[in-house]
Amino acid sequence: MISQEKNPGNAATPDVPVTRDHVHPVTLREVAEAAGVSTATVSLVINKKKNARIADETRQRVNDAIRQLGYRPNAMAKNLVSGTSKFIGLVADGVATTPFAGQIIHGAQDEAWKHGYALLIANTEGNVDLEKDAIAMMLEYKVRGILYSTWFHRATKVPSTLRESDFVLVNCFSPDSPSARAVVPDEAQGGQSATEILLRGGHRRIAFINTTTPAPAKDGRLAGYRAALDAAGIPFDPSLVLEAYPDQEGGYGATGELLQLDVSAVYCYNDRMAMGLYDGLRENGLSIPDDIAVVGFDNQEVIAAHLRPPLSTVSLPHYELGAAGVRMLLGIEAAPDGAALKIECPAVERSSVALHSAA
Amino acid sequence: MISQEKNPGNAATPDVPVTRDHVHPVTLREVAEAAGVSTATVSLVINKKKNARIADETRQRVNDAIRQLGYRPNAMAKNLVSGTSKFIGLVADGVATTPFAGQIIHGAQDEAWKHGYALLIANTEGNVDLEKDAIAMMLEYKVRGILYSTWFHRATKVPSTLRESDFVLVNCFSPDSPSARAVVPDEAQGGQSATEILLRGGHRRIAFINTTTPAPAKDGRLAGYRAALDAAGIPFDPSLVLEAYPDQEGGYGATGELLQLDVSAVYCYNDRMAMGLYDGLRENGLSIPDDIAVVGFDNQEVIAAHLRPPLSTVSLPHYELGAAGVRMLLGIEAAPDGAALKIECPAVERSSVALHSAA
DNA sequence: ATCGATTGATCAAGCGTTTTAGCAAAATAT
DNA sequence: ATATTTTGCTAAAACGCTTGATCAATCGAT
Repeated sequence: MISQEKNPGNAATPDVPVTRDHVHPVTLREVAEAAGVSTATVSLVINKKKNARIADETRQRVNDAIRQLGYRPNAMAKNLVSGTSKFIGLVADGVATTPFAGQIIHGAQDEAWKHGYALLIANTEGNVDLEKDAIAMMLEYKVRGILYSTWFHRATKVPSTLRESDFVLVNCFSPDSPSARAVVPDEAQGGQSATEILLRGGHRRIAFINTTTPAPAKDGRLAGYRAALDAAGIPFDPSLVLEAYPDQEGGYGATGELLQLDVSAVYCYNDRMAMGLYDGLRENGLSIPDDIAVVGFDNQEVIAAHLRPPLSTVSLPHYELGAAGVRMLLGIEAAPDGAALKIECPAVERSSVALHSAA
Repeated sequence: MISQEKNPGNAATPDVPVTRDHVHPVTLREVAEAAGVSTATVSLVINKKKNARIADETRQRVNDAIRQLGYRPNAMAKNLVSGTSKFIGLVADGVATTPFAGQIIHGAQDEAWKHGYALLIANTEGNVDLEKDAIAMMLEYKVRGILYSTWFHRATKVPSTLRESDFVLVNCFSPDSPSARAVVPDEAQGGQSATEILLRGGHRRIAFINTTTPAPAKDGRLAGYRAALDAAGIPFDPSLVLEAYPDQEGGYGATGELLQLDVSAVYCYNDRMAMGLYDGLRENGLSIPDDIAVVGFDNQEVIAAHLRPPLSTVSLPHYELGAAGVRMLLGIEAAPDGAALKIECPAVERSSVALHSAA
């Protein structure tokens, strides 16, 4: 292989700054000595202080020394003197439990990064002791603030230690402390969007399979469904809303009842239910979207995008939730009304809905 | 509600340590003053130094002051003096891209935590500049070491800055620098376990739908398949291994070719392919597991556990990968042979395989 | 030549801890 | 009573960096 020829010369003395493993890290003072200046000077050129007067020649010499020695500033020392760290904490109750959490992390990461902050994360999997320790740790690192996030949209109790820091609730809210800042998905708008996909497909008689589990999503998504019907001038028919456990089995199990309803379209509480429903419908010889149109909710990629046919659904904006959380924390963005900030759930249309012209 | 009665007394003066928002954090010195001792003393009682001689009465006084003031040690200052931080960095190329990454984070988190370390994570989504910045950031925080992880098992180039720190590759390996420590899933063992599920089900003529994409997994899973057949005394028949793109569509598309093979069982390169294959098989009126048994690979929960019937598969040990990575980094665990440490892919049996007695 | 500005760089204090050496008082031994 | 040990605590240096105050040298203008 050619690549074996790649690194000619003496492997023991690379030309990269040496920084051998595990020697004491290079410090400011060493750079200063190497450049023949004071540490103050080095500090000034590193931070490119605008009103510092440094000769170009000196600046050059310092930069050379830095490169030569492979100097890396010690962020800890920096933070110590500045009094304020560049950390944002993120405590999550379920990074592992759900494919979604990653997106919250990702969004928070990107946004934090953008403002020069690093993310300190802790996954508690719902363990209260762990959570306390995690928050304590963050507090000790003097984080700028903490994002407290849950893996599904729900009410939560704000742990008391959390109040020792700035914080914002992400994907959750606290009925007990209405003053706590929070950012949540706009379930109602999402439900409305989901229903509108069907409405745009010409459907008038639309079932909604809601969840049996109480949650803000349950109420919100139903409210959205009703709002959409309302806006379309279709009277709400309670008999068209069923309930099932929000997973594949639930969706599958609801098939029978659904078929009694004589609807041309159905909006499922989530994608997993829709996935189960696909199976049920297929077993009954029904084809999607021609015999019946289906939309889901959550946009759980592995499912929605790859079902046959691909499922139209509504996206839970986890990335945005994380990003907006950071912005709120930093005071860049705020909820207009002092309540929770609601993030849009955008519709993503695929092919599980087709035009329904016949009555 | 009863809970409204919960917090009696004057809400403006809670009895919790006050630590009002955004005042200057309480420092050691303040505690010392409050307790009427020196900072040295406070430090000694906080860290419970074994050979420090402190009167019980004093100790008490200090602890009271700490509680009273709501003191939190400043981890930054601590690290500064100790010279070594309690951070472990985790750079991932795809927290968002995959539901798996969360597990690596989770495993690393738990293990790091166990040893008193906090996780500093950075998600690069494959962006090289971001990656360099992320590593630089970690270096500046003087992390104990860095876990460099990829979202699917593959060869990777070790970024040069990574060498400035201790590091271990997680879910990847570097052909260029064989000395780099690495921890990867044991694909061959996994492939063998997958095949053995089928073998145990009495199947002798087993197809393997491999991926078309080159990867360690492609070779490893095939090798495992062959090893299992070998061990069972079944000659390897190359015509029984097909190839398809490793997603639902690929699996669905492979149905036709598969049906020519006259096999009683099929082992798919991954769960997504199996999911597609389910659709294909069903369209052909075949039932799983009676007409044909199926196993997948990856144990992608949302899919495997909820397909109908639930899919037998083999688990990609992401949690363990993260945890083992941390252990390797800390020198607690090492690969026996100096090569990459291989983590077992455990079989998880569900109901997509049934006993096959007929020939 | 003389004086005030300007330029280039340094001094030193301070950020919040830990830790070693040391000191005074109390306890024990002689 | 004196010498020795033990006990309880503190002073102060150090960790790596930033920053306002200073200072010496050079420059421009009179």
